[in-house]
Amino acid sequence: MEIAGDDSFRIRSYRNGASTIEGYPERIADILANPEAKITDVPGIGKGLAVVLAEIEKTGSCERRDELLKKFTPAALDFLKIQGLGPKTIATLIEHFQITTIDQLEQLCKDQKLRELPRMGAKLEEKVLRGIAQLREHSGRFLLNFADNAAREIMEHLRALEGLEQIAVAGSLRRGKETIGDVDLLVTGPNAVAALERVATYPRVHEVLGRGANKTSVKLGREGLQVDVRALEHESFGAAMQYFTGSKEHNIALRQRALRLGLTLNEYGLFRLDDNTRVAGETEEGVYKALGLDWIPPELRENQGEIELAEAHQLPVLVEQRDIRGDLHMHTTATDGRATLEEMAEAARALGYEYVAITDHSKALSMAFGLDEKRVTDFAGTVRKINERGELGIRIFSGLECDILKDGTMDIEWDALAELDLVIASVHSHMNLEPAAMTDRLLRTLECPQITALGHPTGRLLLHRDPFPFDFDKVVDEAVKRGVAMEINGSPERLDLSATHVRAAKAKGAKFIVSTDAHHPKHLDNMRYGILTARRGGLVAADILNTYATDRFAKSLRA
DNA sequence: GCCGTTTTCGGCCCGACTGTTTTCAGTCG
Repeated sequence: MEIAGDDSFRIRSYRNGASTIEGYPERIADILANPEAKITDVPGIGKGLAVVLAEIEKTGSCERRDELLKKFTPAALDFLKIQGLGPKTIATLIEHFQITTIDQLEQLCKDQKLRELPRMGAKLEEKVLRGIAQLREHSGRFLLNFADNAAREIMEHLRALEGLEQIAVAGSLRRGKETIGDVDLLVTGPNAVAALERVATYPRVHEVLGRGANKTSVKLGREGLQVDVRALEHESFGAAMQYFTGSKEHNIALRQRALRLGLTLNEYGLFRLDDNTRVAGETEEGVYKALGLDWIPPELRENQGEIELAEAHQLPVLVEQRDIRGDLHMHTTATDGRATLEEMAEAARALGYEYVAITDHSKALSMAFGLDEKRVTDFAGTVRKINERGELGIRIFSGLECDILKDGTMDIEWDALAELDLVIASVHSHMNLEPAAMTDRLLRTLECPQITALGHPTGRLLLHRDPFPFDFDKVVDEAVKRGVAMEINGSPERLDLSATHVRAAKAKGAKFIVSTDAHHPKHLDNMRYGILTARRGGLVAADILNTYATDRFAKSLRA
């Protein structure tokens, strides 16, 4: 609709509606099917979208969408993913050159044809070429939560089958990697082979790539995420879990170790080289134990020193989700969140948290109606009253996600920040500074004594935008010196810091917060991805401020 | 296309940057 030049307010209505539905607790199909319920009672859904929703429910698409895809080629949606290329330019390009693929667009840029059109020039051609390269580099991979949800969906489908003992996730999804290429599921039990049949019948399977005696491969949904399901003997389950969880580097190191011990390791078990007798394989623990190792958490299996630690019985006791006592980064309807402070607090309480910090945006994010000094001060006062009355059943910390301006100064005066319990400082603009300038900017930010943590410190958006470059070591050193924590932002689009950065920062003595950046109560569940990232980075509970009990945490803020 | 005690029309979020121009359209967040 943007490419077609539709009314921008109508487009916004569609966006709002989509976003509402995405976070809506009930299934839209159920509401439509229920004669007692009215779909237009869902906020943001009026007469027009009600019709569209009914159409989608019935046919899987709607007329307007089909028309647009016909007129502008389905590839137009891919063009929109190219950074720096927006709907207007795309419309012009399609109109003038009748392009229908990214390859054709690339050729146009290489042939310097874009500059023939008004307001387009060499810079744009270069930008588009860069954007295409980046898109290609990331294509074929999926966000962790997307793969996670797909795996849950398929496992649910398989659970209906009788005679299955285990249905388990292996592969990079089990290791909690930030992006996933394909999903590996392992199935055991007397009826395991039937699971290979059943997965191919799942409605959202678009294509069956292969179906053999041990394995079925399918492509799931329009996005084409590949899911491999393997049927295994009970006695091989542990070995298969080990083998298919990887990483490749970890497995190579393990197999080398096995050989040194006169053993051979494969996906069926651990066997003695001389007489082929089975030493282990039913459980993963058994495999590791027979290799003289403690069981290694999947998140650490990258051959980055974890095998040596396991041998010396010195593996860290990695942080677990139940160690987390509160979520420290979330937004409400005061800015761009979808729920009120009370709703977010209640959702956090329901998760068993002891405390929660509300951190709306600051005024530089005007599109989000960010808070100015007055609203910050008022908010801090409101939270003090809420806590005095204790009515929400959970301790609220007043916070702010304060924008870091281009020169590194804070978007909000220090006096106002001092009214708050905690401040997360984040970069949301000017991400293309030279590395030295970005480093100076962040160092200047750290001079502000009110800052609790640096929010999503590298600014990356997975599959979409690379981290902005700066001297990470220098900034972490300064943060450690000033007692500023680094955020592990658990939003699956970010996972920022990355596990690698976490590891590096921990080595420098950094403290962390793990938070969700939730804009909706259900986003609080993304803590799980933040924790996976923390674990991949080797963190223990003591490294993370929001594992502290309320009083200790509150004290750490004043220190 | 949605919404509403300012209610059935008229408003709906906006500043900054880039690259192209010579005053501004397009993109981003």
